[in-house]
Amino acid sequence: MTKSDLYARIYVVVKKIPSGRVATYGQIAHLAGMPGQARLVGYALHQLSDKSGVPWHRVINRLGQISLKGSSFENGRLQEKILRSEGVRLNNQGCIDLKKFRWIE
DNA sequence: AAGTTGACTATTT
DNA sequence: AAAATAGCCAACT
Repeated sequence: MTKSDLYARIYVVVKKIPSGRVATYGQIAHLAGMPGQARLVGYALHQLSDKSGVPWHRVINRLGQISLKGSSFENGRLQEKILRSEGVRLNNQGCIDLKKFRWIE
C-alpha cells in the first residue's frame, strides 16, 4: 500500500461527488477507508493538477467553507466560482449550508 | 537528518 | 453547548 494508492483512492471518492453537492475532507477520508485522515485528503488535493479530472472544488472543510489560504488563495477564488456555477449557494460569509449541500453517499 | 507545516477532524474537557 | 487538546502523515525546510 503506497501513498500513491491512497491518493488514488481519495481521487476515486472525490470523483463520486455529484455536481451541485459538496463533501468535507473528513467525509472523503472516511469513505476512502481512512477515517480521521482528513489532512491527507487535503494534501492529495493540493498535489492534484487541473487536468486530472477530479472535482477537487467540491471538497470543503467541515465548517462549510473553502479552506484555501495564503498562496492558494487565487485558486480558492476559482473554487468558489465553480461551486456557484454548479448551483451551490454560499451565504454572505462564504459559507456553504452543509445541511443542504452535503453529499450523502 | 531532524523538525516544522499544512486544502483537517474527532475526541475530550 | 462551546472550547481546548490530541492525532494524523506526507511534503517542505
